[in-house]
Amino acid sequence: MTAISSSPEAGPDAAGLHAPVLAWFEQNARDLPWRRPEAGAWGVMVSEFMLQQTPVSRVLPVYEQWLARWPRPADLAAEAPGEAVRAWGRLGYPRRALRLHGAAVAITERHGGDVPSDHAHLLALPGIGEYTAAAVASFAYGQRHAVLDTNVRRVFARAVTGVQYPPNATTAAERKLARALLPDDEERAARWAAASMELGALVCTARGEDCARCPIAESCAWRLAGKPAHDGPARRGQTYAGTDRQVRGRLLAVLRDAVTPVGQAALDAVWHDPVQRARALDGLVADGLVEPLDGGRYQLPAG
DNA sequence: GAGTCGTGGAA
DNA sequence: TTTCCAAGACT
Repeated sequence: MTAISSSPEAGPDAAGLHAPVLAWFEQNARDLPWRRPEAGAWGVMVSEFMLQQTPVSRVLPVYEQWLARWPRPADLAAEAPGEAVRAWGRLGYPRRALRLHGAAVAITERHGGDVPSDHAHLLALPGIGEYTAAAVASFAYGQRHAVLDTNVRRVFARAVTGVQYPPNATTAAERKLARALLPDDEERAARWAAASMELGALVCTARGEDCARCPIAESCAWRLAGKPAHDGPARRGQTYAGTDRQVRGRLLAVLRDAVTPVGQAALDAVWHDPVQRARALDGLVADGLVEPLDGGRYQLPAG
């Protein structure tokens, strides 16, 4: 039990976190293009797809090109999925591009071309999970949702729970805490979601916290406990060199840069091991990221 | 629930 | 140089 729920008389802000974090956000929020009014729900949604496991700095240029080329969901839906994969460039996890295209198609078919505001409808779209559905509903439509991303989870773990890092997988206790901390007022809740996330991204980071700049350092449970080191199992680092992921990345890079279908020889050149190479290519085809043609040639999916 | 799925910059 | 990790989703 936390101090929040142990006080029956207390409201959701028993710890006094809202005011300082919201005031800090007012002064320190980054001016990101998807936060501007002209971005709209589609801009917010595109940014959320791109920001899944990819840093802001790398998303920015691709986001601008994407919105300029496909300003509405129907514009993207009218394109071949392979064009989405190509425009995705080197953001990584290219299945996100395929899913964003699929979401645009679904929005065009099921929602009249407008990004749905209903959480359940958002969740039903490809590539949108619990986090992204809440993020779009909150950031684009000002709704009251617990937006639990890695930044918020880390902030809550430290400020409230008093540990250095949150669990590897999101727990029911974290969801409960996030809901309990959500301001009652809808508009305030939406700003709180963005503010708590920004605090984790700029001040209370995984690399190292900057408590001198933190608006809630005085009440932070982890800091007050003397910043005990994380004790649980170490988060397993992902080795990348030599994996199928690396081979898939190289294969897809060749196809992205090619205007015409690519022959087997060009693909064979990217990796020495023919077994792993074939496995990676089969995986890309199975995922719908690559389309096999007659004569052993390949291209990005035409639709 | 653990594994899989890219990429590149900062420490 | 190596390691870490950045607004997750899906199976």
